[in-house]
Amino acid sequence: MIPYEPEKIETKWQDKWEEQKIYQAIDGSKKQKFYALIEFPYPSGAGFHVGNARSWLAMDAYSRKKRMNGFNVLYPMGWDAFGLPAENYALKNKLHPSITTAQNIATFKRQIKSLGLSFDWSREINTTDPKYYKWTQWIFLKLLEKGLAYRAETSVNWCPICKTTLADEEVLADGSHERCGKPTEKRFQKQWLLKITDYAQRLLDDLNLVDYSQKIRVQQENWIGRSEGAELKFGIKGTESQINVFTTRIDTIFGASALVVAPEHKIINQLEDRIKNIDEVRGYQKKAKDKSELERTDLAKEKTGVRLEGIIAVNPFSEEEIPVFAADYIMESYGTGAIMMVPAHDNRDYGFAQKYNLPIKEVIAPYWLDSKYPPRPDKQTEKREVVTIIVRNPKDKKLLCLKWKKADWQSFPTGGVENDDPKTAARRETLEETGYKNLKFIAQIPGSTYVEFYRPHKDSNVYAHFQYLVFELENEEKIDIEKNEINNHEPVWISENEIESFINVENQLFMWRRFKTPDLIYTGYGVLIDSGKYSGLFSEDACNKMVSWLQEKNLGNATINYKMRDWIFSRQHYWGEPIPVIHCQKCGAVPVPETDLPVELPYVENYEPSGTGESPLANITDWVNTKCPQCQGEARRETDTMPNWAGSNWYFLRYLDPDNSREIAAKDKMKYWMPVDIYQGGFEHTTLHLLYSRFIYKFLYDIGVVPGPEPYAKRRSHGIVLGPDNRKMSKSFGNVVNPDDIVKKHGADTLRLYEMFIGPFDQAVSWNEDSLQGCFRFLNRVWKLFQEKVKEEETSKDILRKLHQTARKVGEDIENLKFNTMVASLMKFINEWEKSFLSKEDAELFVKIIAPLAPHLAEEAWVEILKNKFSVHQQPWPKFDEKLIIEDKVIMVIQINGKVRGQFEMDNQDSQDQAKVTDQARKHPQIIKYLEGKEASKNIFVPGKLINFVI
RNA sequence: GCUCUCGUGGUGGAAUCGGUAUACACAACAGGCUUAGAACCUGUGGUCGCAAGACCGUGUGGGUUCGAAUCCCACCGAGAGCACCA
Repeated sequence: MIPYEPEKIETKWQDKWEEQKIYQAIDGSKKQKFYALIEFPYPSGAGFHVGNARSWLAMDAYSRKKRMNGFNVLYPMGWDAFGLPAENYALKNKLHPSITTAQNIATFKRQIKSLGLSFDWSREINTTDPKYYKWTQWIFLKLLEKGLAYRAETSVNWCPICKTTLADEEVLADGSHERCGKPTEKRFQKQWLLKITDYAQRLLDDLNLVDYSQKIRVQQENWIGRSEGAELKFGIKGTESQINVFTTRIDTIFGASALVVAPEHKIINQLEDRIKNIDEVRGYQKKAKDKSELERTDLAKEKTGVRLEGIIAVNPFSEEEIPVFAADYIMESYGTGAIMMVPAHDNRDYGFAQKYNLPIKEVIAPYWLDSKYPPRPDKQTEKREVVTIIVRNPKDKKLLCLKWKKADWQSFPTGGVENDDPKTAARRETLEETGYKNLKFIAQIPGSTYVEFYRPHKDSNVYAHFQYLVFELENEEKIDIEKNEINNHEPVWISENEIESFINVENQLFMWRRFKTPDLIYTGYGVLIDSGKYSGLFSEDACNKMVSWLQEKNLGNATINYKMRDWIFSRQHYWGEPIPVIHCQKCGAVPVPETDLPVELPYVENYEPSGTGESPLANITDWVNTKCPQCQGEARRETDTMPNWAGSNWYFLRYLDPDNSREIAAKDKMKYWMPVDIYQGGFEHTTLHLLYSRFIYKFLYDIGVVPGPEPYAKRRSHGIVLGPDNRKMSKSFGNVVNPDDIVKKHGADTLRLYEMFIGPFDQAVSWNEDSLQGCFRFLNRVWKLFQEKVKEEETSKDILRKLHQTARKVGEDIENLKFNTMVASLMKFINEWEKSFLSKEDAELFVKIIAPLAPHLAEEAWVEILKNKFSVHQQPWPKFDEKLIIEDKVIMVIQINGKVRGQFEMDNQDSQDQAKVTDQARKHPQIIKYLEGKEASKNIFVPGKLINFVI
C-alpha cells in the first residue's frame, strides 16, 4: 500500500489545476450563474492566519459543490490594499507602501495556492491600481454631481498618535482609536461627507428584498435606528420663540417637568438677553465643548446641566409652565437637540430631576397588574368588594378581564393558601422570608399557570408577576360588561377597543395601581392617568390622538428619526484614493472632469502624516498646484484621500469585468452576474462595509449603472476563530496560527477538514489542535480504504444505503453551511465502509462527495487510484437514490407514559400501521408487566418511530 | 442600561415543525500488535447494581404536554454589538 503523503500529491494537483484553468468562470455562459463572494482581504505583512482562511475554505467547498451541480460559478479574489495599516506598516519598515503591498500580495497568493483554493485568478483586482481606483473616483464624482457628497465643518474624531481624523466607526465605545487603542479627541475641520442618511429608509425597507441572517438584519436595523415619534413646539413665555422637541413618548407629556436642550442649542443665542445667568450658561457651554469623548461616554458620570434662568416654556397640552435647562446628555445631532423631560418615565430624566429637585409626576400606570395582590405591608390596602385584574397577552395583545368578589377569593379552583398544596406552601414560605407576613391570599387566575411572588433585584421591591394566559379567544363575540354577571371563575376576554368603554363603565382607575415604589421608574406603555381628557387611554391610542390634536392646532407632527449619521469620507493620509476635486478661489470646489480620471497618487518619499490636519499630499507642490478646469485659473488639488471603505464599496462589480477602461463593468456582464448569490464575511463588517456598500449600490442603481437595488442576495457571517488562549487572534497576543505550519505537517486537506469540523460555522470557535489529529487520521483511513476496500463486486445493500444517505446529508449540509456535521457524517460513513467494501462505481461516488472538502486527496484517488479522467472537480454532483435511502427495518420505541421502556425492530412498512405496532408492542417482554391488568387510556403512535401507552 | 445570541459528558460539539439525549471527534483508561516507541486496531463512556434492570440527567425554578435540550414565563451565567438616541 502507498502511504498517504499529502506533500507529494498536493502541489502536483495545484499546478495542474492552475495550468488547466478549471476554475475559471465564463462570462455570458448558457449555464446558470452562481456568484460566491468572500470579503477580499487587506494583504497584511504577516500573511493570513487560520481564521482568515476559514471562510474562504468554507466558500471554496460551497463553490466546488455548486460547480459540480452544473452552475457557472464565479469565485474571485482580490486585494483591499489601501488604508491605514498599509501606511503604518510601510512607515515602520521604511518601504514605500506600493512595494510592501506587492510583497504581501505575493505571500498571500502563495499561501492561498497551498490550500488549494479554487479562485478564478483571471479576475484578480487590486484597489490601489490606478485602473481600479479610477472608478472609485468616478463614483465619487457621481455622488458629488447628485449632491450626495458635500463638505461641511464637522466635529471629527482626531487621533493624536496616528495624527489623523477618524470615522465614528473607528472610535471604540470608550473613546479610544480602534487601531492604536489610544484616546481620541474632538476637532473641527472641513470634511467631505456622504449623505447616507438620504438612503436610511430604503436601506431599512430593502432588507425585505434580501436573505440576511436574522442577526445581521437586526444589527443593521438597530444601526439605522429608526424611531417614530412626534415633533412639537413648546412656546417660550413672553416671546415669539419656540423650542422644537422630538419625543417618542408624547403620551407622557402631562408628566413633563422641564425642557432640556443641548448646550449648543440655538435658543441660547436667540434669547441671550433674557437669560439672567448667561455667564454661567456660557461657562457650561465651554465646559461641555472641551469634554473629551471619553468623559462624555463615562457611564457612571452624574448628569450635569444648567438652568436657563428667566426662560419659561409652556406645555401646549396642559399649559403648565416649566423651566428650561441646558445639559450635555442631550445630543445636538440627534432629533431636534431638545427634549421634554419626563422624570417619572425615563431613567435619564429621573436622575436629572432628582439632582435639580424637579417634580416627578406619574402619568402612566402599568396596566396589567392589580394592586390587590399581595397586600403591601407598608400600606393599608383599600377594602373593596370587587377586584378586577386585567391581563394582557403579549402575543396577540388581547385583554382578559377577570373579576371576582371578595367572598369568592378562597374558592378559586387552585391556589388559595387556605388549602395549601405543597407548591403553594413553598411559595408562601419564600414570600414570608422576604418580609411579607400575614398573607391571606395567593390567587391563581383560572386557566393561567400560577401567580408568583419574588424579589426582582436590588432587594428593593417585591411585586407580583402573573404568568401569561394560555386562553385563546375562540369567537370574537362582544361581551357586554355591564350586563354580564361575570362568573367569578370564568375568564372573560375583551378586545382592546372595548377597554375604554370598560373603563368608563367601571370608572375605577384604582385597578391600575402599581406595586413599584417610586425609585424604580416605569418606562413602558400603560394607561394614562392625570392627563386631562386623555386619562384612561392606552399609550398607543393616546399617542395617536395627541398627534392629531397637534396637527389640528398646527403645533407639531408625527416624525421619524434615524440614529444613523452621514458618513465622513475624508482622510488625511497618503495611502488612499485622492479625492478628485480641485479647489479654485473663484469657482470653489470643482470636480475633476471625468476624462482626467484617474487622479493618480503621486509617488512621494516622505509620506508621514503631517499632523497639522492636512494630508502628506499637501507637501507635493507640483502635484497640488494645478489649473481650475472651469476658469483655467490657479487652483489647488484636494489633498484629502478616501477612507479604506471606498475601494471595497463596489469591488464585487469589478470582478465581472476587471480590465474594462470605459466603465465600471459592462452592462451585460453585470446583468448576467449580479446580484451576488452568497456573500460570506465577518460579523464585524455588518454595520460598516456591508451597509456602506449597500448604499453605494443603491446609488449606482438610481443613476442607472447597475441592474438591481441590492448587491447581495444572501449574506451569512462566520464566527471568528479565537486563538488557543480564547482571545482574538492578534499579533500583539502572540496567538496567531499560521496555516503554513499545518500544511507542512499534515497537508492542506487536513487543515481544510479541521477548519470545517472545529465547530458550527457561524459561531466563534477557539483553535485547538487536539482534534486536528482526528482529521488527519480520517484522511489516512480514507486513503487506505480506496486502496484496500474497493472491489470488483457489488456493494452490499446495507452499505449502499448508508452511502446514499451520506451523499444526501453532505449535499444538504453544504447548502446550509453546516460544515461540521457534514464532516461528521463522512466520518461516520467510513466507520461502516471499513467493516465492508465498495464497488468501484460506489467508491467513485464517495470521491465526488468528499471532493469539495479534500480536493487534493479526491483528485489523486479519482485519477491515480480509480483510474478516471482528470478532473474529479468537473464531474457532476452525484444524485442519491431516494429508494435506496429508505431503511427496510426500523427500530420502534415503546413508551409507557412517555418513558422509554423498550424497543423492537420491525419491518419499515409494518411500522406505519398502528394496529400492527400496538400488537407487537403489547407482546414485548419488557412491556407486559406494565400493561398487565391495566387499560391504556390512549396510545400515541408516531409512524416509524414510537408508540406510547398512556396508563 | 438597551438589543441580539448562547448555556448539553473530562473537552469541541450532535440532535429543535416536541418523539430513543450525548452522533462525530478529542482526551482518558483497558486490551491487541510491537524488542520498544510511534502509527494502527478493539473495547469502555452519569449514578446504584454481579446482573436483569432501576433511577437521575441538557444552567436554576416553574408551566404546557401522553412525551420537553427543543415551546412558554421568570431567574442566574457567558459572549457579541450599540450606547446619555429623547
